[in-house]
Amino acid sequence: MAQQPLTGRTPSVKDVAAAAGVSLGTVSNVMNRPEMVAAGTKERVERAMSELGFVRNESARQLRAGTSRTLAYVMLDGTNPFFHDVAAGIELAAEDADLSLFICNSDSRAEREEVHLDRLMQQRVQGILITPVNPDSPMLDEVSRRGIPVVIVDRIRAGGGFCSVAVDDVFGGRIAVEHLLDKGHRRVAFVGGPESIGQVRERLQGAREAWAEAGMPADDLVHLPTAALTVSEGRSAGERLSGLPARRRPTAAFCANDLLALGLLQQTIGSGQRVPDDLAIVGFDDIDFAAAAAVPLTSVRQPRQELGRTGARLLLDEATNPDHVHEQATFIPELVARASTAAR
Amino acid sequence: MAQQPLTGRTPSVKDVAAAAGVSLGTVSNVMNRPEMVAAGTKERVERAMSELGFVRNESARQLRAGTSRTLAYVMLDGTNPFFHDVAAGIELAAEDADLSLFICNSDSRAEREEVHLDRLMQQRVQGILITPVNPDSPMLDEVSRRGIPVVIVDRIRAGGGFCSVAVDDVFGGRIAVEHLLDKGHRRVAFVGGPESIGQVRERLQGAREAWAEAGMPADDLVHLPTAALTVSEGRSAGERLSGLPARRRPTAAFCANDLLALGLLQQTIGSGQRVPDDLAIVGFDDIDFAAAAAVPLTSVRQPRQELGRTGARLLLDEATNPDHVHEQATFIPELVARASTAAR
DNA sequence: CCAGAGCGTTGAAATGTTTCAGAATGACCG
DNA sequence: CGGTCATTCTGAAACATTTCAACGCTCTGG
Repeated sequence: MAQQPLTGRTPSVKDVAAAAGVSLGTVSNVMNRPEMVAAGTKERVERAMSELGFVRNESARQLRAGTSRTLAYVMLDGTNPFFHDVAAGIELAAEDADLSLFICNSDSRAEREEVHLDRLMQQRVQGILITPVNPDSPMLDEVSRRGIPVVIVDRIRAGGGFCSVAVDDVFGGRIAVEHLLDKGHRRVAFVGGPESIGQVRERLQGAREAWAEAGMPADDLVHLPTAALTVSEGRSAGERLSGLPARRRPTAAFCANDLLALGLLQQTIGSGQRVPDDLAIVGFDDIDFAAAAAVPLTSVRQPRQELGRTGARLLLDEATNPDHVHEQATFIPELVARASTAAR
Repeated sequence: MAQQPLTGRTPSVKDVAAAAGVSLGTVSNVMNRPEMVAAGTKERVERAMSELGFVRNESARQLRAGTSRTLAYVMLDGTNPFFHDVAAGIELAAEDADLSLFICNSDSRAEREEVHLDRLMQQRVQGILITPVNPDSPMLDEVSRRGIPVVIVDRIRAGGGFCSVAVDDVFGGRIAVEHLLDKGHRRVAFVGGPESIGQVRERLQGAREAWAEAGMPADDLVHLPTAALTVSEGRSAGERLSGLPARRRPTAAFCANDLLALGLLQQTIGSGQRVPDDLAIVGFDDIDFAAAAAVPLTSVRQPRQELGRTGARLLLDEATNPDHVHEQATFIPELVARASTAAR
C-alpha cells in the first residue's frame, strides 16, 4: 500500500499492466477469471495493484457491461421506520447477490418520485423496488418498458403487469378487530385515513367484515378519519375521541398504522386516561417503537424485512431469469398482543 | 413518448443524432450548453430525444468526467432515527447541488464500513460523509489520500486532517444535569455506555462538571453503564435502577441517547412507577419519537438535519474549492423540556 | 469584393473497463 | 519431426458520453 499522498491521477488497468509487465487484458483476467492466469503472473499483477493503490473504476465497468451493479428502493416515507426495515431486508438480499442498494425517499410526493425514477434510469440500475405514491402511475410502466425490472412493495397494482410483495391487509384488519372482540370490546374506533390509501381501505374493510360476522351493529365500529398516517394525526384523533360523550365513546381503537397508534397512546395517557383500562389500542406494522412504547403496543405484525427480502428476490429473478413470470407475493400478518390490549 | 414496448437496446446520443440529422456533438451540446445551439436545431434534437425515449447514460458521463454525481453517507446505526434525520439533511444539500445521495449503513461494524468505503471508492463518489465506527481508523486516511473528500459526522477526529460536524457533547451533558438540578434533583443517574464511544464519555464528563460546579457530592451522580445505546439496554438499566435500595435510588436519570431513555421510560412505567414523579428522565438527540412518547421526553436537542446539511456543505467546499481548509463545525445543543422532567 | 468576426456545427480523441479471437509457447503423440 | 492440444497471454474493439480544435457559413464594414 503506497504511503505517499498519491501523486497524479488514480492508476488504471493500463498502469497496472505496465508496472507488472503484462498486457491489460491479463490484468482484467486477474480480477475477473483468476483461474485462467498462471500463478506467478497473478501474483505479480496483484503486487503491482496494491503498490499502485489501484481501485477499479466502476463507471467504466458499467459502461462496458451496459448495466450497473446496483438495486434501488424508492421508499414512501422516510420518517416511518417501517420503510427502513423493508430497506434493510432488501439490502440483505442485495448483499447476497453482491449488489449495492440505492435508497431514495419520495416523501409521498409524486414529483420527487419521478425525479428519483429518472435518475435511476440514467444510472441504469439493475432493478427498482418501489412503494409508489400511486400504484397506478404510468411512470412505472414507462420504467418497465425500458427493460428495467420493477417490483412494487407493500402496495398492489391491479392488472398484474408487475411483481409485488405485500401483506393481506384485509386479513390484518380482521385479526385486529377479532382480538378486540375477544377482549370484550363492543364499541371500537377505526383510526385512519385518507381512504385514498389502499392500505387504509383494506384494513378498514377487514375490520368491518370481522365486526359484521360477529353480529355487531355496524354503527358501533366508528371510523375516525385522519389526514395522514402520522403521530400527530394520531394525537388529534385522540382529542376527538376524548371529546365524545361517554356513552358513545369506544373502549378500544384500531389504528391503521403504528405511528397513529403511538400518537393516540400519547394523547390518551397525557389526558389522564389509562391504557388499556380506559382505552385499548391496536396498531399496525409492529415497528420496533411499538414494542418500546411506555405501554407496549399490540400490533398487527408485517414481516418487514421479509417483505424487502422477497421483493429483492423477485426483482433479481426478473432481472436474470428469461422465463420469469410476474408474481404477487402475499404475506399473512400476525397479531402480536401486548399490554395495550391486556385484559381489563 | 414512444408507446411500443421499446424494441432493441436503449438509444444513445448517436441514434438521436442520426434521427435529428445532426452530429452527436450537437446532441451533447443540446444537453450541456443549450445556449450555444440554434433554436431550430435544438427543437429538432429534443423531438428526436423524446421520440426515441432517450435516457442519458450516467456511467458514460461519469467515465468521461472522472467522477460521479453522487455523495455518500455511511451511517453508524440504521435502527436509530437520529442518523436518518442527519441523512435527510445531507440529502437536502445534495439536492441543491443536483447530486444524488448514496446511503450506507455500517451497523457499527468495522468490516461492513470497510466494504462500503471500498465500493464507494470504486464508484468514484464525489465525497463521503461518515459517522465512523472508529474515528481514528486509518481507512479514512486511505480514502482521503485518494483525493476523495471525507467529512466526519457527529464524531471528532483528533489532528484536524478532516472536516467534521458535531455538537458540543460536553455542553450537552452540562445542560441536561443543570436542568435536573434546577428541578430539585439531588441524586441523579447517568445511563450510558460503553465508554469507548467518545459521545458517551463527553456527555458524562459534562454531566460531572455541572454536578461538581453545583457543589454536589460526586457519589450522588451515579453512572449506570450500558453495553450499547439501545432501547433494550435502557430497559435493563431501568431494572438495575429499580433494584437499588430506596435511599440510594436516584430521582432522575440522564440517558446518553433517546433510545436508552425510551427503554428506561418503558421499564419505569411498566413497573408501576410514575414519570416524572418517581423518576425524571432526560434523553439526548431529541429524535421525533422522544416527543411522541407516552410521557413526552425532555431531551438535549441536536440540530439533526442541520448537522447533515452543514456536513454536506463542507464536503462540497472541499470537493470544489481549491483553497479549502478543513473546518470543525460545532453546534451548541439545546435543552427541550417536556413532561418527563416536569416539576414534581 | 474582400478581410475578419461571430455563430453553429462537426468529428475525432479520450475516458477505463471487459471480451474475444487469435497468437505464442510448450507438451505430447504418432 | 510434423501435428494436435492445452495453456497463457495479447491487443484491438466496443461501450456512451463530453470536450475541443477546426471548419464553413453568413454578415459587416471598408
